[in-house]
Amino acid sequence: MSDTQTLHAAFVRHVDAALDTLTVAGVLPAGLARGAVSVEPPRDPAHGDLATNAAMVLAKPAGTNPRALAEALSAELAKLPLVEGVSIAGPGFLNLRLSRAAWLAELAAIAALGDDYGRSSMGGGTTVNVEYVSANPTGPMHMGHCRGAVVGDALASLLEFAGHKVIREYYVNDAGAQVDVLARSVHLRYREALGEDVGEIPEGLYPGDYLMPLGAELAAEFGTLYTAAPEADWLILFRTRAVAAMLVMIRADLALLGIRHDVFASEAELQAAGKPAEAEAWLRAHDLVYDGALEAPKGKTPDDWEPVALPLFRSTKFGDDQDRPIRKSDGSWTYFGADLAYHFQKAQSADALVDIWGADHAGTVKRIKAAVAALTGGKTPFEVRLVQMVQLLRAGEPVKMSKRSGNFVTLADVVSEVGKDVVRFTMLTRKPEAQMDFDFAAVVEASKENPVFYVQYAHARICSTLRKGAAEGFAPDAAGASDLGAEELALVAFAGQFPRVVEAAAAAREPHRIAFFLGDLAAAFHSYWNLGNERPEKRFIVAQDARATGARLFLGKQIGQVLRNGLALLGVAAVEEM
RNA sequence: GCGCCCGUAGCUCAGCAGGAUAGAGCAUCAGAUUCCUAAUCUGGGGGCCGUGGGUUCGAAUCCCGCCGGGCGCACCA
Repeated sequence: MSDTQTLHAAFVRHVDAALDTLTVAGVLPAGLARGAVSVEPPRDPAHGDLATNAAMVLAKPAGTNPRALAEALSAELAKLPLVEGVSIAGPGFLNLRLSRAAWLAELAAIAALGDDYGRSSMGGGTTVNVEYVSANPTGPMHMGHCRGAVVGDALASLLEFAGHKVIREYYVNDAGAQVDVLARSVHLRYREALGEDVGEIPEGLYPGDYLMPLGAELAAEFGTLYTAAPEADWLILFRTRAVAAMLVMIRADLALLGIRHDVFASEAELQAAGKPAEAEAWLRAHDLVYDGALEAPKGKTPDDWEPVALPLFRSTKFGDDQDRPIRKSDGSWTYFGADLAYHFQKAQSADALVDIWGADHAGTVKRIKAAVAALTGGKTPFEVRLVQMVQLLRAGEPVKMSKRSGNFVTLADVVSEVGKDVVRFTMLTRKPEAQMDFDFAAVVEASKENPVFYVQYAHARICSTLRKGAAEGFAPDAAGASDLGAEELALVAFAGQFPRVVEAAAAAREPHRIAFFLGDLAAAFHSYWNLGNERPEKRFIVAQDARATGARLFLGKQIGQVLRNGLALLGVAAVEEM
């Protein structure tokens, strides 16, 4: 990265420096927290190009009134070279009007930074482990997994762009009862492949056809060796092979969405390495695990409930409703018992942890946060981002999905139907904590209307214009940029918000903000483009004016660059032709 | 019963760590293509921001109650 500075970064520093000056001058007391100070464009462009609320948020803690502080601050900011005017508005907003040079500098910054335009050092190079998907390795990915997968992947890219090192991780739950069920289901398919009539798949096993190829493979490899053998002889073998096969499938499904993980962490390996036992010993030594009786479940108490002594983690000390067992009465680890050790392990190689979970696991957030806080001494920030359920509809009718019944819409089906970009963009155009409906039929039918194409079209249009320009002998050229008019500079100003949006989205862990920004930027571009309909002198290519044409193409190229950078964060293709 | 999430235009949703007159797409109505891709643009109509209180210079945004919807409340994963 060069040391080219964006307008956003520059003005954040300028306001900060002006506040320093006022502090030295005694207008402001020392040590004032500035976290609430914002520097951003006002909603109404008539108010100016940039606004800061500094005077309003600092007046109270400084023991002065907003207007007086605004006066003092405005005198400082008025000295800046790119500032043409400062006005105080409303209760104490400071509105800055910037010179043309400011926007021309931003345009040059986009060109200079290229793919790095918008990249931020906000993260300070700290490592964030983002765990997402982590679907049980018992079958192909279905649409229920899709949203978390896309949101997690986009968030990981966003955090990377915002200056973090990112580890993309998938936790493979290959140690629970569900993988034994998987092994038994495969065993049945294995016998079937050897000619046995297995009839209906019994209740409680996975019925999906997707296990048949593995059954056939095992049949070819082992013949009848395990057909009548006791389960103990083949369970581990079949389980290992089945999990491996499912992971191959899952990776292929994720690849369809352009998703890849750096680490696939195995729960079974974690247990084999004794990590949960280590964690238990440590927790016991710190009186955070004790042997106690588990309370009856709240709400519905089962008839056969009887209290048993289990090793319990004191999650109530951290705000949970009850203490949680880390091992079952047979001594094996509960999901939670292994999971806390897993999170402790992740914390060894990262400065912060982010988990993307489905909302159906919301009830377990408190205990795992409690465990991480305890095991890391509160030193490793850990957040769980819940992604709400996607209600799958087909022509308005809810589709009941259950992997157990084999009735589910696979991710692969949807991707092949509407395409990766539509799926990703759709999942990223609402905030993750809001429920969403995904009507399969409607999305297929309306895929041509999908907003993703609006953004992609803007990019393609720019590429097409550059191609056309090249064909007529015009190349993007910054030389004439200083002649660009108000409309062009307004477009630059809009695109110039990208760095600020990236930082805000990363800080809030909300990749959907990038999607909305791109929609708005594309709209600004399309709108500008259409100026050329009525005003031919506003077209990108004006044959008789090489200087203006070069400048416009330069402008277009940079807008395209910003669109491309944003789409890259979302994992959506920036197509050059449509 | 308890916990978490959501409630903004007819529909689907934004609203940027409280900020200036609440926005977009779809739908609807009226317009714009001898012109670089109309997969586009311009304009109109459409809102007690679920509801009642509170906090303050200022609330769709923060806090509390209520109503409505979703998810969860295991030694499951």
